[in-house]
Amino acid sequence: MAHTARGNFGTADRLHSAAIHLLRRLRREDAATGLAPARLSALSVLVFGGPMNLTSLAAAEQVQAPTMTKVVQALEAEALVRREAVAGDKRGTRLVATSRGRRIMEEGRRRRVKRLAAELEALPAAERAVLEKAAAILERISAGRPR
Amino acid sequence: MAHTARGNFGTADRLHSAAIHLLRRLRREDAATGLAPARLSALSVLVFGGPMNLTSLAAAEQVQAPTMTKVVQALEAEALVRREAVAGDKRGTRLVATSRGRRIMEEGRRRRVKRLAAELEALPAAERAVLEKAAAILERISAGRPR
DNA sequence: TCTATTTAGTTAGCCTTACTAAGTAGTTTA
DNA sequence: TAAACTACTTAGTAAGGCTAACTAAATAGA
Repeated sequence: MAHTARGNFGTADRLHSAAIHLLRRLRREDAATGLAPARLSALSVLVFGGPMNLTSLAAAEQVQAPTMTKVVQALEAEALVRREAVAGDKRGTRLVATSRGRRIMEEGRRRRVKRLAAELEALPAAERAVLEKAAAILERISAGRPR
Repeated sequence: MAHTARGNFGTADRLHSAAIHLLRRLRREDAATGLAPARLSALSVLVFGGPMNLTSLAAAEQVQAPTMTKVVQALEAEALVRREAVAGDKRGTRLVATSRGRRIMEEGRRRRVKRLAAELEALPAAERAVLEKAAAILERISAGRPR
């Protein structure tokens, strides 16, 4: 029991470090998008999560609404996002990635993924299989604890 | 061959998403440290990577030296980091986490890890074992491609 | 119905964190 | 010993975070 708990802490700790180091490395590919980090991240939520209002986008990004107002204004100015009226509620806006926004986002993601894929290429098949399974498990956990 | 490459892209993509979602969730624990993100991150490098000079710390954090100057000044003002002279080179400083800095950092990491460990608790042992192996593989890749 | 509350978003003002350019001071090299 | 390089700081700007306070619209309640 104590043993199990200790084991989980060790695994959690290593997983935590591994995720930090992995993303820190891949993040360097983002400079090529020409977009600042917060804008890139917000855009990715719109591209991969679909259109949503400003409040939801702020929640997804774990920032306050005024912060997201500015980020969205910048994305609009670059024609990466547009606003649409919400039928039946004149307060809200529906934020939609433009085709230009989707293209830039997808190219950015491709760069990150390409780099990681190249790293995986060097691994034995059995290890790649372990990583594949791990990704599936982690996504299942995340899906169960949204936000 | 085409198949292998495609498989790696898929795995890379899922791993990438999994890491993003995992860290996004855990990051929320950091508010409890009372430290701004850049400061917390720089401090963690000093605590877990040991004393180093400002240039190395900036490189580890992927920022320019002037950025790190300000972060370190803030950490010094809060008595989380202190500077020591470098023997034989009067230009450099050796940055060392204070005991207060170490304590705050370790508590913060404990909070993150505790949360993740609790999530792992719900998994079957076989899945925890997969995650453990995955963490080890990823850390090995990172170690081979430092920074 | 009409008033009160809640919800969606913006504006204003502040701090933090990033950058580049340019400077100081110390060290190394030709 | 002059030139080049290294370590770091200062100055100025932009981006991205916050809270407080606001407008406007929708909803709930008396």
